[in-house]
Amino acid sequence: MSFQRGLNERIYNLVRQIPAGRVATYGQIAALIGTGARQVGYALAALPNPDVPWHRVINSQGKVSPRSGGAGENIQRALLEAEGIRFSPGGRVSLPAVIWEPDFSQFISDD
DNA sequence: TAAATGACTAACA
DNA sequence: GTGTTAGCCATTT
Repeated sequence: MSFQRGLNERIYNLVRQIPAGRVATYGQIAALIGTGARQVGYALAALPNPDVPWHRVINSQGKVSPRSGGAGENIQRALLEAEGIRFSPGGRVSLPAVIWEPDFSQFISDD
């Protein structure tokens, strides 16, 4: 636990807002926070909180990012399928169909 | 302090 | 469509 909380907190907070049946890309989250895409994956890798739907975060190719061991990848796909996300024969998802668009209303004053 | 690592992305051949 | 190169930035050694 040598990481400071702050950057991670923002990542977790954002990932936590991804609704079931939707996914977000590392780059998307990274862009919203203002950091590198790798940091998103790194933060999720060190995820100490199971309350964060890390499985809803995939890469820009619409596929689950392969990580060390290859395990977990299967878990992530299973979790996504359980939420109603359909995978193509190539193990891909239709990004435009399942991509999550952040709710900007929380940043915009009620006007 | 510097170099290596990593659940990424975009650009190019 | 695939393979390579470079950019990215916090964590780890």
